[in-house]
Amino acid sequence: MIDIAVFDEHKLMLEGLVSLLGGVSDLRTVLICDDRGVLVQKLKAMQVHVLIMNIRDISVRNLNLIIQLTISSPKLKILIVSMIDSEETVLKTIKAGAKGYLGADSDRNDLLEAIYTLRSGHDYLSKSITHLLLNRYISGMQTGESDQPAGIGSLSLRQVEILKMWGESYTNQEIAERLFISVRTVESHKNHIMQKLNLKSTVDMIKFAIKNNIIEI
Amino acid sequence: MIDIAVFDEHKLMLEGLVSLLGGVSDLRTVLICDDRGVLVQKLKAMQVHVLIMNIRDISVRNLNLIIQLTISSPKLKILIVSMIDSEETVLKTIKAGAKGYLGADSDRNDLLEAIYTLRSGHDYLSKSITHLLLNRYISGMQTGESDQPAGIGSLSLRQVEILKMWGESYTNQEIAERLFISVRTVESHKNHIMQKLNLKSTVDMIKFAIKNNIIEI
DNA sequence: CATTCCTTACGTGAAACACGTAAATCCGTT
DNA sequence: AACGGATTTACGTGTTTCACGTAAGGAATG
Repeated sequence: MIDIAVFDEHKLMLEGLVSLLGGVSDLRTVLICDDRGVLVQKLKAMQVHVLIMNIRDISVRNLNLIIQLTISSPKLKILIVSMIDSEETVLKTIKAGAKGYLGADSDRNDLLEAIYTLRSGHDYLSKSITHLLLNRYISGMQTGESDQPAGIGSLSLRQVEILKMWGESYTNQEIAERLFISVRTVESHKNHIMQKLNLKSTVDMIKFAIKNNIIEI
Repeated sequence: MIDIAVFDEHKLMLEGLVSLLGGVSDLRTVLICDDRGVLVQKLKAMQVHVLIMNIRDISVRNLNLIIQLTISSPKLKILIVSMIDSEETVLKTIKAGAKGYLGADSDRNDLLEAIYTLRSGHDYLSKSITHLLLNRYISGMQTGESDQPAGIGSLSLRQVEILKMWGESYTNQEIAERLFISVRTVESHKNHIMQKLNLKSTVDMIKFAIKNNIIEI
């Protein structure tokens, strides 16, 4: 018997996911949750084998949640379910502590397979993801470089975090206070971002952030 | 008996949605689809009462799909399911032809209710959405203003000109040179723009410029 | 003719930017 | 275990931009 927790901020999708798990004899859905805070609290207090977590983006929010869960519930296997089939997303979630990733074209069978695989102690990546990583790896070796001029992938988590806050109209001072770092450090981060992305002005930086869904308009 | 089509580009979520519809006696899921092109083709050829369409953003792609379906299948009622609870998103999808909108906190009951409501010829907006729109409307009426905070119309030609150049990453110095005015004047213009539009930061000013098609991203 | 808005411009102090330097730390590779 | 590279932190210095106020000449409008 495998104990499952399911998390999704979108209630309907959450119910849909849970519904997909119904009728499987050796799976038991013990936690259904659409609130991040509640999720962490509940998981701390109970023994769950696999957490199915649906995410829509790789915001710092989401990555932090994964990291937090990895720390607070070390035995828990986190299975990410996401529409996003990008190398970057997969790597970042895995790095944050997730043990499995189901991409856009995964179906119910893949979901079940992933659950069993995770339960048995192994990692699981869906076929499309495996292909993606392989292709990138191969083409990466051939060309030596990726095709993007310089993307969000080249930014570190911290850099994205600063960019996001700044894009939400926080001043350097406010960012510094919230992150408990010096204003100069915030400036440094922004400088590094500009260098990496080869941007000439802050205006370009905002445009970049919007293009890459780091901030909303 | 109501004939339902379900569309979602994310296969797992698609299966989840379909699963939520199972076991309801007077609903018949006649089309399950995760491909936009196939969706349009199939719907043209068959009689479906309600299409449940899950979207993750209000990209032009998605809006166009709604518009296309509205034209090619006029009898079809489109029910949007989305995580996004913003006035803008709702209005745009409705404008595009959707007849219903289920926001983030809708559950299976709301989904069923929405289907029946649409089938009976009425529109359906989830409670959170209705509240959102009402509140906006009320607060708009109280202030004596329309829903727009302050539009591009309130800016003078010169002000738009400066905003445009600045949004294209020109520095104040460059703008001054090109317009044969002092840097201080450029600053003045920007100050006046911020005052008029009641913006707190330059970041907001860029967002405004993008929203109002003064600059491109 | 008074009023209002537009355009121009300055003063001043605070904030942000540009560019360099640098130390501690983490991470992957050898 | 050691090396090289990226990350995060931070400062120095000089320039630019921001925030807020003031202001004068001109066009438009009632």
